Amino acid sequence: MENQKVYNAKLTEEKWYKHWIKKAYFHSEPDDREPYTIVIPPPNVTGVLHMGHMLNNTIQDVLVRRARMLGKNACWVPGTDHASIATEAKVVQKLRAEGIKKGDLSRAEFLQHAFEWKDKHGGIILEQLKKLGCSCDWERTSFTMDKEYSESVIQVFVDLYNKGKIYRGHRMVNWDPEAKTALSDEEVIHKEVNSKLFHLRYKLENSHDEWVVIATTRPETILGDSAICVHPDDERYKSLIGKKAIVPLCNRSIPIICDDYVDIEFGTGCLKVTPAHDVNDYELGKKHNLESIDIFNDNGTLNHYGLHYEGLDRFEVRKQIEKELDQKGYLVKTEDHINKIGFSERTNAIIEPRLSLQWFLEMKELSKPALDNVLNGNINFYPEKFKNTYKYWMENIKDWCVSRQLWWGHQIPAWYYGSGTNDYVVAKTLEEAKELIQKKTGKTIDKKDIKQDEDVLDTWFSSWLWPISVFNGLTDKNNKEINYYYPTNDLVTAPEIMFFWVARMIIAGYEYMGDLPFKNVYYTGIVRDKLGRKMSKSLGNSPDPLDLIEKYGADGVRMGILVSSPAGNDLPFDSSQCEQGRNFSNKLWNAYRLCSMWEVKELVQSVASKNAIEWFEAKFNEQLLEINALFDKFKISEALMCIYKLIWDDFCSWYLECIKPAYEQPIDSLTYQKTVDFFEKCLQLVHPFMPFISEELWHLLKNRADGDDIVISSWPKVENFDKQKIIDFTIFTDCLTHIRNIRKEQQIAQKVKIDLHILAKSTSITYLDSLLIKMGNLTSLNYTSEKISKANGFIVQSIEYFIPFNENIDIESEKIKLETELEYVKGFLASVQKKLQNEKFVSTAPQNVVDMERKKESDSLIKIQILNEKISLIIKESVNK
RNA sequence: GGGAGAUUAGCUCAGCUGGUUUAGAGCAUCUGCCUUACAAGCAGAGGGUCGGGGGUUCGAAUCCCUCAUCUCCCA
Repeated sequence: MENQKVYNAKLTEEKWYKHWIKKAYFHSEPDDREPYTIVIPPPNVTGVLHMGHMLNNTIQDVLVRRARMLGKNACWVPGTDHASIATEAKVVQKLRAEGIKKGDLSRAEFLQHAFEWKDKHGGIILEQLKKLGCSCDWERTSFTMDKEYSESVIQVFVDLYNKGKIYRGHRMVNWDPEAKTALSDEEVIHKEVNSKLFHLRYKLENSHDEWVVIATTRPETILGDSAICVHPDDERYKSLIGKKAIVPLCNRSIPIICDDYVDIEFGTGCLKVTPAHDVNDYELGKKHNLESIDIFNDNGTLNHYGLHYEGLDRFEVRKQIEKELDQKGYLVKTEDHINKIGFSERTNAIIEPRLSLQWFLEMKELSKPALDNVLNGNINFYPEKFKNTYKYWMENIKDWCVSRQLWWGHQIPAWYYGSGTNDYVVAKTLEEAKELIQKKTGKTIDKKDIKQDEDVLDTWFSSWLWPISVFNGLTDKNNKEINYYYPTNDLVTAPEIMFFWVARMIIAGYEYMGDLPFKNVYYTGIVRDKLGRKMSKSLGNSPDPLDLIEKYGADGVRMGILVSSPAGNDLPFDSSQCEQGRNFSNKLWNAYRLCSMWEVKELVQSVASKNAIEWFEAKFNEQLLEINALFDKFKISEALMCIYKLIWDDFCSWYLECIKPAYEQPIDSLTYQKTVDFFEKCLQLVHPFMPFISEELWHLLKNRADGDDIVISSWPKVENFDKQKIIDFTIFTDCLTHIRNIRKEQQIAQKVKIDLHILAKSTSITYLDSLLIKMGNLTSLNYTSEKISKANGFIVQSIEYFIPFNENIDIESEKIKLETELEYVKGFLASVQKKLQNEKFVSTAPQNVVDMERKKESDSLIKIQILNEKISLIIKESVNK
């Protein structure tokens, strides 16, 4: 391995992960250091690693690893979420494949299957995170249905009920007929679809041939109609108000009412009102005291109100009823129409608005501190723009429907003892329930006659406690761990779940801990493919993260995914980015190879090496200062780019080339030691991003004592540095670039030594001359007081440099080059002088700005003079020729 | 329909408390190089009237107005 030209990631990654685990570097216990805590957004227990997880967890790992190196007690708590709907759907599907129907199983039997499934598949994603290098404290792995965690969920439900925040009520909910459960608004995806608008005519009661035409997209729901509604100001229909119409097919008589909710412009201006099947109609129904006729079964088929369509699916009915209405003369016309329809996020079934009895949590008051503390900056959002969305949502927050008609999850601790609407109590256990019932009714009810609510709680009702309950902060109040780790520091998540999860965690934090759950929330973007589509399993447009790791190494993938993903921005992913990451690994690897090949001897250090060291020392500290500042602002991508350039450009391309001994020559020990020090520091900066290769090289670079590992080493400290050294060095690099260009233009090979002459001036910097001689491959560097006519020249900082012509010089192209430059400087001068000639600028602008412009002016004038002289010299030359 | 955000080089983005050059970076592109760490490389180069228009100002990518396009959130 050591001599290979190309770095082999696979060989090192597994080795070091094992080592870190063996040393328990990722395990945290409370101590007297400052804690740094992140709780992972628990991935869905059914999930496998996708690109979104890669992005999200790489960022967390970068933050955690850096915090660890900063000497904090870093604790990253991993875990998974039981994901009621998704998991139950998977288990049902699996059982169905085995010929078992959910309906044939008891609740207990079903749960046993579900737990078996979870034990088998539930940990996959966590194992994948290890491949990515995530430094989670695996001993703290949590699951939202762990025993103690579950207790805390139930405890919170009971507590909120006792505080009067939880109530049971009839509500129009988003019903998923496939999963047979209610969904929260956030779990419904609205999509535009092409549909039809049906114009149907209803006969007026007691009339011969008077009709009223309504427009609807859902003709099958006419069987549940309770009224027809028109706008009070609509002249067309004023005479109808108060009359009655006959619903086609079922021949029910319904009133014609008026309400300004109706949109006069839409359809015919006549609205049929079906309170049981439309949210707005429901509100109208309540207002006008209309009957609610529910025509559906819970699976989306029609019930007995559906007449001869009973038992048929709602969409099948739509097709058939259209025909029947047409045949019987009720269908006036149909037109194409685009409308928005809600789909279940989990099953993709079309949502049916349905009236049902659910449990709700009152949010208004509960959410107040959560809104205030984000607005006042106690909790920071990165990027800040998400505050707006958050604010809007929190100010318009609605009560949270927390019940789900499923088995997999936390069963609602409500206990029923009779058939009356109030014949229930809420208690943690059956035992307590029995006591409560006794208190409430004065009667003793046998345990077997007490029935627990069949439904479970919304998964988010457990994950909103995540930052508290992973430390058992509710079941074991004020325990050592919750006191130490809470509030956590940073949360890294997707903006999509700002309301599902982030907002609710903040609410729970203030309600139960009296404090924020985390200080910073970093929102990642969505990983998209080249076409801008969200990467998803169903589209099949996502690369398998493990394949990517296999191909580019975990380090390469981590770098690839972070190199262009500023906070909150979507990440158009292309595997070529991982290539860049892999190439960077290789660069580091080869830099190491170079250093490892040198023979170290006790020699006198060259001036060139000394200068290079002084420069890099300053440069490193300047950049470190910048990198730290970027981290503080959560500009992770930019910090990475800064490190990338520091290592590739400054360390490898400049520093190493400057100190590199000639072929097969030894290096002096002083320079070597310094180089190893610099290399170490560079590796430390990359470590959070590329943990594996940095650890590998850390050990190859030096023999290390047991426990001297980069993962727990200290992040370099910024030391005082000499800015002038950095400025001076750019003069040297500018000169060298000019020399290289001249070599290229004149086709002088790098191997051929050349002479360089400098027109001596008091401002010349001479201390970098030996570097210039070495890197420019110069025979000599001469200071002259005369311009050299037969030479290629260049100007750096108003100092003239000359490289005498060799035989075959292209004078014409040299002249063009000079003239182009002259033109540019003249243009520049003009723009500067325009400012300076403006009296208002000179009198109003700050002094330093004016001074700067004056300096620009004088510099340009000097440069123009030099260029003019050069051009006339060249013209003289060409004439002489 | 209501709200938020965006529009800077082929792509992804910095720059936005107005003034350090006639706007920067990475990737991609082009031109030389298989130079003894690295062709997964080295050395160079080209590329943008900062979405359009108007305004404020001595000065605008940066502030204001307007139009256009896109994205997201809510209904």
